[in-house]
Amino acid sequence: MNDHREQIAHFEETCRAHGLKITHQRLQIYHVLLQSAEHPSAEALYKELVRKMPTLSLDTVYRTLATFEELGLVKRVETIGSQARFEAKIEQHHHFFCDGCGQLKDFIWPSFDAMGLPEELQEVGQVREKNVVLHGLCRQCLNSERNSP
Amino acid sequence: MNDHREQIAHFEETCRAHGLKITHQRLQIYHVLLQSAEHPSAEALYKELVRKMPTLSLDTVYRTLATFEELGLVKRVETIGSQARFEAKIEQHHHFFCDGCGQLKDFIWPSFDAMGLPEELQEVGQVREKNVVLHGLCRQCLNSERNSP
DNA sequence: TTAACTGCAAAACATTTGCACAACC
DNA sequence: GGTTGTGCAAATGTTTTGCAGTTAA
Repeated sequence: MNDHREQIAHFEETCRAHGLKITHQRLQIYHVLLQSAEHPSAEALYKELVRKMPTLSLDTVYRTLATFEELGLVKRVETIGSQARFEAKIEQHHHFFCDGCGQLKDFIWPSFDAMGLPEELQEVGQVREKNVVLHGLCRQCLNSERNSP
Repeated sequence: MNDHREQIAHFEETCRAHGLKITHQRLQIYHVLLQSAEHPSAEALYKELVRKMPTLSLDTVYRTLATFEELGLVKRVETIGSQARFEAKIEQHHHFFCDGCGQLKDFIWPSFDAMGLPEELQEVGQVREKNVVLHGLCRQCLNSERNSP
């Protein structure tokens, strides 16, 4: 049970600081992103939200996500899929991607975070972010594979 | 000077094993992917190849890449961009992504490869691949930023 | 010869943009 | 009140597909 009060406050402050209006749509989109562990696509967010806000349009979701990304309120997740996916999480974490169902799960790995990078990278450039991406099969997909091979 | 003779042989063998024809288009597309360090998109490959093969079509490039991916001859690279990018490399390696110019560089990190994963992941599922993705600015972008801030 | 492949054109899918009305400050 | 945001519709960009002629085996 996490109500994300702090993040909502930070969101409102960030909007004000940039002269952006705190609209119902923006609040709701940010709210769903905070609640969700699913790293939803723009379309998934739209489908979720349009049930409560029937006049919402998909392009508003796209525009809002682009705005949030610029403000650093959400991040676009690296994927090999055709649809972009987003998350509102701020803490350092990593991703496990299930190749069976497309599910994306977060995990933390403090001992990796503490590791230094290989020296050869100094020549390549300056690193701002360092993340691990795992691919494999989640529990559910492993089970259904066993049942119907 | 690497002529990738072995990989070409493996490519031809894989095609034969699956009853696929070794066409000029497939050979050339695979060849450019082997040579390239740029992780090109379908469009980039097309632009490169159409100069020597004026009748080549973009959809053939897409179809060929999809086929190669199924055969495990090429991999789709994880990105946040709108175009998919591909690589033919087989050895274990990782990616540095320049947020300035979109360039993608490979690097190796044997001590990371040797590391075990956090235990909590056993519950999540079975891991097949484990990669690091770095984001930052490459040398060139750092320099041009310094010159025109 | 014959099954597989390519190029063309058109469709499908994901995302962005121009404009007029609506909502926030 | 004035600026910013939204919804609509249409445009753009990326990838996929159906079909008929072409090519490798």
